[in-house]
Amino acid sequence: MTTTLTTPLYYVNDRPHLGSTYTTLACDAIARHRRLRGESVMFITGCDEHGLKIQRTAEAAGLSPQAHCDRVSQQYRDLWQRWHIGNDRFIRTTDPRHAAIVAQFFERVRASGDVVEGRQQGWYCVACEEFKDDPHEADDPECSIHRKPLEWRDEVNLFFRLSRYQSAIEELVARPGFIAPASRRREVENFVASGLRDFSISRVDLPWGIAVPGYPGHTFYVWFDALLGYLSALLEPEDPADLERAVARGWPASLHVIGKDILRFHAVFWPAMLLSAGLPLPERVFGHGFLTREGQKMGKSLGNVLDPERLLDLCGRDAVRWYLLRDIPFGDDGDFQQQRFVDLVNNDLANTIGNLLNRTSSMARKWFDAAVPPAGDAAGPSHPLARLADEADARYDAAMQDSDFRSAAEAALQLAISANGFLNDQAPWKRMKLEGMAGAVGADLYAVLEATRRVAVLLAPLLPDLSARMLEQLGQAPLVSGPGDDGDGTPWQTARRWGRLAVGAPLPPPEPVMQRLELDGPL
RNA sequence: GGCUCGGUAGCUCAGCUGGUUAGAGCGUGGGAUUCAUAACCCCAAGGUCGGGAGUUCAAGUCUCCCCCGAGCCA
Repeated sequence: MTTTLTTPLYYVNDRPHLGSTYTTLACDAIARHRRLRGESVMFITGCDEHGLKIQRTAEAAGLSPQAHCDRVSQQYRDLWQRWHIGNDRFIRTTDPRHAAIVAQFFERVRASGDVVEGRQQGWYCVACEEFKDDPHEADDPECSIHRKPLEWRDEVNLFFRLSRYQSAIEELVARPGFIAPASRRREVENFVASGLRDFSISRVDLPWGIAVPGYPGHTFYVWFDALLGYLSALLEPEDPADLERAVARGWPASLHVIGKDILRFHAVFWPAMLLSAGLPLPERVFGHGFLTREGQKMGKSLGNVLDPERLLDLCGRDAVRWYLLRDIPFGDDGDFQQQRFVDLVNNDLANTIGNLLNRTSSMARKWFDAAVPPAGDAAGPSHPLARLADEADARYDAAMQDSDFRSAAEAALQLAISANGFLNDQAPWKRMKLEGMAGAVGADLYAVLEATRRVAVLLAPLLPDLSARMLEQLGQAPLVSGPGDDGDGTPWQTARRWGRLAVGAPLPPPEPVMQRLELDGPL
């Protein structure tokens, strides 16, 4: 049984920005978490490459649409690689197999009687790739989002009979958990309640799109073909372009992670299309919020865009992931504040977690032959830190269940804070000077090393790099995803038991696992 | 204009079905300490809980009105 989760297929209108990076990082954390829990995960991302907007952008750049798409989609691919995103698929809607899947899907929808010809008249925003509701008689209306003039269209298109799915969609939207976070459900409910109208799924005179079989001159509306990328993506490299096959590879998706702006497409239009084609529906659509920067919308006109590439170069994967996942409630809008970013990364990661490992490891090495000290009672489950670690686990699991990265991160962090406190209370550096206390000190250090290891284990989905460095520093083998071989939980789950550190195992010389951020100027 | 969310310490926010002196993190100030990445640990700082009215023995916590901000739909 495969767990399929997806990011949006990013529109290749421009180079990747921080918003798509955020979505993708969040999805990556979910994917990693599920893999560590032993699930077989199919993590899909990719690019949406059709449409008038792309065609025009390419023209403006003096490129063919295909060349433009090749270039931008490659930028996405490269960026995800640099961020160590563990996606299983990268689908492009210009993939030839995708066109075949779209054709097959369309045929099903048509066979259901859900495709009708109709006259589409109205004002169209190319940037949105959407018809607007401005009145016919409007003079030079412009898109309220893009502040660009709308274009008048009057053409005969194919329509999808969305209206037939009114009650089915109402029911779906009302289903608890289908739309997450719940705070966004009302918005969709209102939209559905206002009455679903058929929408056009084809365009005429738009060469840059997938041809509609049997309707010469028509190409598919981008949103119709783009969402189907989630299905095409399921095909294995050697698979034929067959819809049945794709479905068998991992449909339905268990989770679509998207930005809140495209919630409607995923929670209303898409399920209706799937129903029409006789395919099962995704379990959940999670619409996360948007990022602002120092309180302002990021945009070219303001010149305040945070470039993910630059962020990565200057700050590294762990820092950015931590800030985005730990500080912004997933689902809410978030504000990127540089000072806070630096404060949190330095406090949480370098000072609290990194330094905890550093100080403990160096004491153990100094007084216990560069190895894990004898545990004494500390390897038992009733040690205070063992209990705290279990509590952290419980809170962590509950949070991750809900894609609440912030609470999950806090649970891990809290364990590190407790361990630091414990260390200060016990003051091994003092006790070590007393006669006959080596045993007790060893046990204390063992417990703190264990707690630190548990922190690293919990961080694995959120901060895979830092987690790995911590484990290495603790002389532990890297965590492996997937099921265990002893029928006793996955390696990750096993690692979450207290007392796994082997007494006497050598500890490598400590090196800071997390550097403090010192930024000279604005990012 | 309709609907939906917010407006709580300098900043970011917790505060469930109303009930002891309104909490956390960051920042700030002070203390303690030396194992450690000038890190860790402890303590403090008084915010009319947007404004007003009301319900109640009792209201950030419920009702109404107003102001401000965001979003969705017109």
